[in-house]
This record gives sequence, C-alpha cells and structure tokens, in this order.
Amino acid sequence: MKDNDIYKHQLTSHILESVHLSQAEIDIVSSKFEVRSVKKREFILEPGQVSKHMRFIANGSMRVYLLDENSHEHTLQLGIENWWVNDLLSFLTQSPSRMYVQAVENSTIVQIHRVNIEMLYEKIPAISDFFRQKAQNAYVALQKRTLENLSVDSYQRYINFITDYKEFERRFPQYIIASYLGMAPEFLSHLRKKNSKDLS
Amino acid sequence: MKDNDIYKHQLTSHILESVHLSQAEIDIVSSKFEVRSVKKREFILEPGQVSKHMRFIANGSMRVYLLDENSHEHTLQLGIENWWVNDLLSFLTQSPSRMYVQAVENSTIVQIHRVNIEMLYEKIPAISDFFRQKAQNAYVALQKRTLENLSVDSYQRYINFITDYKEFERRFPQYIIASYLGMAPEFLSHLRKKNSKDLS
DNA sequence: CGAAAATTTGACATGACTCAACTGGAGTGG
DNA sequence: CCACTCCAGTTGAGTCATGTCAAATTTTCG
Repeated sequence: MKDNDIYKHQLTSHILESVHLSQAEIDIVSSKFEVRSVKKREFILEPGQVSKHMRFIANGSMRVYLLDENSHEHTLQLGIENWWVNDLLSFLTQSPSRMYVQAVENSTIVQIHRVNIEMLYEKIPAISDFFRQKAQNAYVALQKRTLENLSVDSYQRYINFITDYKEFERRFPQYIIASYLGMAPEFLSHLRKKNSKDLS
Repeated sequence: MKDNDIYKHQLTSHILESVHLSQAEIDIVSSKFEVRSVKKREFILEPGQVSKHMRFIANGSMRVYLLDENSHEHTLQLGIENWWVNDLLSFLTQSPSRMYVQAVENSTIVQIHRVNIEMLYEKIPAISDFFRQKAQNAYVALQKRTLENLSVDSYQRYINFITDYKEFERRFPQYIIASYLGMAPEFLSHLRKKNSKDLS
C-alpha cells in the first residue's frame, strides 16, 4: 500500500504540472486510479481485446506495436516513466484493438478505468483540460514524427532519434528502434556502422 | 453580415455535435469567432510567422505543408469543410512556424484568437472538452496514417487513400496527394497507371 | 489562344529490403 | 559456475522498390 501511494503521488504530481487541482480533487482523482505491476515481456493489451484503461507508466518502459500480414512488427509508440501509453483508438471507440502493448522492462503502471475517467471529466473540468493538453501535445509530437518520416532520410532519422531520445537508445533493443523508425533491423545495423565510421 | 452568421452557425452546429452548450454559451462562443474568406492559393500562415488562431474550414479546402532542404513539398494535413486546420505546434508554443497553410480552393474559414480560446476554456469547460475530443480523434487519425506509412506498401497506400477519401482525390491535385502519401509525383503517376490496368 | 503548370512516360540510378551465414552476449539448467 | 542454447546484432551479396531526371503531352487559366 505504501508503495502504491508513492506511485499515485507520482501521477498526481505529473497532473499538477499542467493544471491546478484542490486537495479534495487530488484525493478524488487519486482514489480512482489503481497501481499495477507488469513483468518484462508481459502484455497489458493484445489484439482482439478492448482497451478499458488510460495508463500512466510510473516506472519502467513499454511499447505499442502491431504485426503486419508478413508478421513484421511495427512500433507505434515507445514510452518510459511519466509517459502515457494506450491504444487510444480502441479505448475511445471501445472496439477490439489490433495492437500489442507490452512491457519492455519490469514496470509499474497507474491506470484508470474508462467509466471513472468519464466521471472525472464531468466532475472535475481540470481533468478534461489536462487530457486536452496531453492529447494536443501528443498530436504535435506525432506530427513531428510524421514529417520526419516524409522529409528526412533514414540515416539522418536515426541520428535525430539517438540525439533526441538518448535514454531510449540505451533502454530499447535495436530491433524495436528499427521498427519504430520504419526500417529493417539489418539496415539499422548498417547505419550504425556508418555512424561509427563518421565519428572516427 | 448575414453570410457571416451562416458560417458561424455552421461552426456552432459542428461543436454541438460533440458537446452540449446552453444558448447563452453558444452566443458567447459565436461572438469570439470571426469569419474570413481566403482566395485560392492564398496563404494564411507562412514559415516564420506565429500561428495566432484556431481555424475551422466552413467552406473550401486547405493544406498544411513544408519545404525540405531540397525544396520538396511535404504535406502534413489536408482539410475540407468542417475540418480544423492549423500548425498546432506553432499555436501552442507561440513559436515561429515552419509550415505553409494555404487555400487550395477559394475558402471561408471561421477563426478564434488564442487569447479568446483560452478565455473560453476557463469560462466554458465544454469547450475544453470539445477540443480534448478533437485532439484525441486527430491523434488517433494520425496514428492510423503513421501505421500505414510503416506497414503498407505504396500501391496499397494509394488504393486505401482513394477509397477512404474519395472526395480528396477529386479536389486535390495529384502532386499534393503524392506529397501527402510520401512519394514522388512521377511515382504516383506510375501507380495510377498500374491501377487502371488492374481494374480492366 | 498562348503560356505556365500538372501529369505522364520511360530510362536509369540508388536506397533500402531480403536472405543467409556468422558472431557475441544473455539467460537457463545441470 | 560452467556449458549450452537462443536470440540480438552484424555483415555482405543480390534484388527490388522507389527516386531522379528529362522529354513529351495534357490541362488549366489568364
């Protein structure tokens, strides 16, 4: 229980960075979230399931990916501490997901059920405001990625990635990074070799 | 003035599809928006400028794009009636844009200044709620596009595009669609030829 | 009608993928 | 704690998809 409080406190601190809440509101919000720990490689969502929760990573790392018809993995999202992770399409429409959401490291997540978050939207407008800001920022970040995919070549995209997300390069295996950048893992390996030559 | 009222009514109807507002609230919202008409090829945002407005297309069509270092255009967003169009990064951070936002057809937009929308967020929580929903849906749509770019080949991406957005194929020139799909216009032309053969 | 822009077409170049073999390191069980 | 296995990562060869360039054709618009 003590541990859970720490994680919930991490969540509310995170929310308070963006919007103001009274202590009473903090308590209500906190009471509607639940803490859950997830083992490395464990799935918290698999294709066919409906996403019922918004999830905040308190600790560890996760990824969202799917398989195409050739069984190739494509990574939609990577996340570490203080990031939100979900298949938002499945969550918003309550339809079966095509995604895997998987722990990359042992992780702790803090989650809220759909019914409860909708209750919070009604009772506490600041929560709606918070998720508006989150969604707008996530949209902007995804636009940046979309534009890079359209306008930057693979080598430069890799360089930008390791520059912008140093942390991610250490914590996610190469084949996952390749599938995030939209290239074959062997090709990423070639780019890494080129990069180490460029540096020397 | 009569015309303006029609366009504002179109906007408020659009908002009311997602959230509830009292008549008094509708009047406040309506009073903070302004109607503006834009000629074909005219820019409402250019690189270096800061986006000061959220903009709703009442009529016509627009696109958001940028130029890379080889002066190639890359289209981030296409929009027609009842779509919102902006460089959200520039708008949210009030920093200079890298984007062009241009009318593709003669268009009418209904826009609200940043200062006024923030006032509405405070006074009328349903407006924050509305834009939360819009941002979440836009994020989901952009994820879909990201996944298609990662996992579907060019030909199929073109087929999916003309299937999902019939309207767009009619109203936007090929070179813009090519720059949206992430391919050279000549290559799109090859795909179109292949498609017409496949159909016969 | 004429000029400019968009699209088509085809030849060629190249970036990125596939496949297969090899290397090295991490995890597991005896 | 060693030995073994397995999986991630590397390397290189061959191939394919897509881009580039240039010229011809069609469409748009003043």
